Amino acid sequence: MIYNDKQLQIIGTAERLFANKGFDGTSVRDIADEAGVNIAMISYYFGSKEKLMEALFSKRSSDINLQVETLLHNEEIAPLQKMESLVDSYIDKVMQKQQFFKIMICEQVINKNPVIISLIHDLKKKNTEAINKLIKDGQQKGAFKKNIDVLLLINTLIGSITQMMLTSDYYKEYNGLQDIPEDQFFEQVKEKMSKHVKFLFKALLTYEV
Amino acid sequence: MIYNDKQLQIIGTAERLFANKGFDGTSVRDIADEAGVNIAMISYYFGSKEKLMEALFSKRSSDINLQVETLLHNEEIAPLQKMESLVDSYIDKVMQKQQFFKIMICEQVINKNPVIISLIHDLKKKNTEAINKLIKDGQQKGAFKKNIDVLLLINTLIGSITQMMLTSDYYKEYNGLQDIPEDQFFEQVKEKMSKHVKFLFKALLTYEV
Amino acid sequence: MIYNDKQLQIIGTAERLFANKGFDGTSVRDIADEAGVNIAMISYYFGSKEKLMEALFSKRSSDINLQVETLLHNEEIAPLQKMESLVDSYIDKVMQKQQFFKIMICEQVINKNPVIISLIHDLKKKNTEAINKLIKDGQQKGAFKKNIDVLLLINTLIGSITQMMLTSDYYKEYNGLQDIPEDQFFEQVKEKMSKHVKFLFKALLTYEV
Amino acid sequence: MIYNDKQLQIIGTAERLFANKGFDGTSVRDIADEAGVNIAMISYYFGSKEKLMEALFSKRSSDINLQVETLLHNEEIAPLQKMESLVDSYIDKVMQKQQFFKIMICEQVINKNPVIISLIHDLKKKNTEAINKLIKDGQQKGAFKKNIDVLLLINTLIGSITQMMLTSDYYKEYNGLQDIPEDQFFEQVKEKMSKHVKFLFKALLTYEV
DNA sequence: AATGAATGAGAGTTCATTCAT
DNA sequence: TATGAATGAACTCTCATTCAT
Repeated sequence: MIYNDKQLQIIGTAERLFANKGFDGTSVRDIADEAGVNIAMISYYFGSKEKLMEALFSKRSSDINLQVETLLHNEEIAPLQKMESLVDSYIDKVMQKQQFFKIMICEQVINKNPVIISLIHDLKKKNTEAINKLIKDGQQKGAFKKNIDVLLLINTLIGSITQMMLTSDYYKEYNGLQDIPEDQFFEQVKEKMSKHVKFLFKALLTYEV
Repeated sequence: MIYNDKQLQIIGTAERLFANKGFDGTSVRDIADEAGVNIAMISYYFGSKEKLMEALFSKRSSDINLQVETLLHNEEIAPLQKMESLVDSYIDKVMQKQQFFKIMICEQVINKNPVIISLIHDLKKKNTEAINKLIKDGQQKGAFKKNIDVLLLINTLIGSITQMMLTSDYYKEYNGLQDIPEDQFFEQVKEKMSKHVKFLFKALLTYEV
Repeated sequence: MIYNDKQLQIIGTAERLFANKGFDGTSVRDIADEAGVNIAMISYYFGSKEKLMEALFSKRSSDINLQVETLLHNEEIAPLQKMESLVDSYIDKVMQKQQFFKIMICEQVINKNPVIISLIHDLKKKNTEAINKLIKDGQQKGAFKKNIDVLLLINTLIGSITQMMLTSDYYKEYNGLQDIPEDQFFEQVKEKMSKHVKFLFKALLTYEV
Repeated sequence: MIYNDKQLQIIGTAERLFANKGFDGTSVRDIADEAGVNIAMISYYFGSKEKLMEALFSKRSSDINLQVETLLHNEEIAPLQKMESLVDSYIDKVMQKQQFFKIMICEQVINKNPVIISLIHDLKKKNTEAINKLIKDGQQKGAFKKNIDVLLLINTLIGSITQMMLTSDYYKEYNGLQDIPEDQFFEQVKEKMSKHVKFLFKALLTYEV
């Protein structure tokens, strides 16, 4: 699906508003006003508010295809390093696309729109498969232990990152970082999260119970 | 604050609907209908839809005071065991009060109502302090390593559990558990999560990098 | 009709609120709250909000029976002086019972409640008759001219006073009296109005065209 | 501000209903129904019921700019005649726009909406200034006495006319005019009022006390 | 292709009143 | 006698969507 400039502008505005006010808390008037387009354009271009959400979701989902392929076939990189590289990739993705992930979280909770549910399901499936390949690869090479529950691994990965995202205000306050610039804070958090999750992954992938 | 039966019924219904359809996706008419009360009762008892949310949040928050005190002062229990006991307690809490936690997640994303924000903040503060005590205690006794980031620890704890909650449908499908009874599934998940998080905690608390 | 203390309190509060916010702009809850009584008491004591208005109107109307009788039969007082005395009496009445007159003005405009309309009608009739007597008396004694239109006379009397009441804020500002105490302002206005209306009455009653 | 036909229709209907039932006694449904438009149109066109009132008030206010200018600069007309011409102009205005004046009276009593208050204030200011010019002119030419209180003059003018408006039913009954056609009654009242107020003005402007 | 005008449906809230106690 | 609890009805306003142009 290819969108013109106005459609992309609408999608971008909708993403921001859905992320900050929720789907039901955002009116098409809000979106139209902030996007600087006529109200009727949303229905005209996307059919309905709901279909706009689906378009936005579909678009952003397709942007999040992990570049796991190159990693997988590069035999020179050690399995754990591959996985660590993947972890950084995830952290980057979530931090860069916070708004989309916020929307995704709420949609998972509310669980109403079957199209969205299906898209999320596909996303999860791809993630699971990609990481499963890495795990299998590592296990074959003897770098990873047996009996790794990939879903628990992913849960901890995604859960830790999104939880940080949800509690960043509290994190800032607790660490006295209220006044540092946002981008600087981002870098700091990413650094911390990276070390933290890599440590967890190393444990989950290599330490025997 | 003490509520009568009808108020509790309204709160309970509101909790379920807010969790499943979101705050803005739930109308007071929905709540009134499902609770079997007159629509005017919501304003009559709580003042407004927003204040009903606050009442519900306030009530459930006060219910989630962790019984960490008894753990803390029992000198016979080893620090790691104390922490593991706490982990189980958290998992129980979240699994039992899934609806409330779903609401809390969305409220953190949307971040609109200052009263709710404040209540969530308080909840986090209490959690942080309680776990910090346990960590300090364990460090003094030499059971835990130095340089433990308590917020990252909690993020991983809460994040892993809530992520499991959000993805339980996918988890079921992936593990072919679609057809087992809900309570049985719960037990299985709790068991898994317990082992998983305890393993993570042991690593975070005791393994040097 | 005799009212107990609580009923009188309700009537007093209702009068103030009806005067300041209008009948339809005042809720029975407002009245009950400000009067410090239970909401149900208004219906209980008066039957309805409308009947409360009628009770209030009826009560205040009966309070406004002019003491014209003594004037009429005092043969020692000259007709013009009698009339001037009556003018002062009216000015006093209106200024003292401003709230009631405000209500009466609005009720005349809205013209909805037949009971109120009837009470206002009676009030006007009594006024007309009383002043007519004075006029006839003055004419018989040769003090007043013939062909006096009593209704125009009364209109100018009442109209001038109530108009002053309605525009007192503007009058204050125009004359730089914003900061003087309210009672002092009242006295000043009454003095001015008295002279002004007496002058008009003298003209209307004695000057030939 | 320019309004289209539907907006003017709404304003016209609102004026009639506000005048007859008061602002709070008129629902937007009433207005929409009687104007034959969809209920949502009121908010759509004017923003809110309150803003509709302001629009109506603003529109009618701007219509009431007295044509005093031509009078002022015509040196051939004697001051008293100028003033009498102005009196007739006022009487015409109020009688023609009775509904608006009824609304204005109630708004002055209730005194709630600051926009309306401000518009009324402006109207009064313009009136005062216009009449003040005429008075000064007449005084310079020796036609009017000194020490004329312009506000009392206006109060009596406006007060007498509006009072007549409020009591026209009683006036009809008293004079046995219940059955004559409305327009004929209007003419009769205007004629009477004109003579009456001109007489008052002549006294106020020329007779020494 | 694009949009201003318009609308039925439904939102949250307040209303005057009733009723069991 | 007096009232807290409760309610159906009505309130104003916003909603997503449609339609003629």
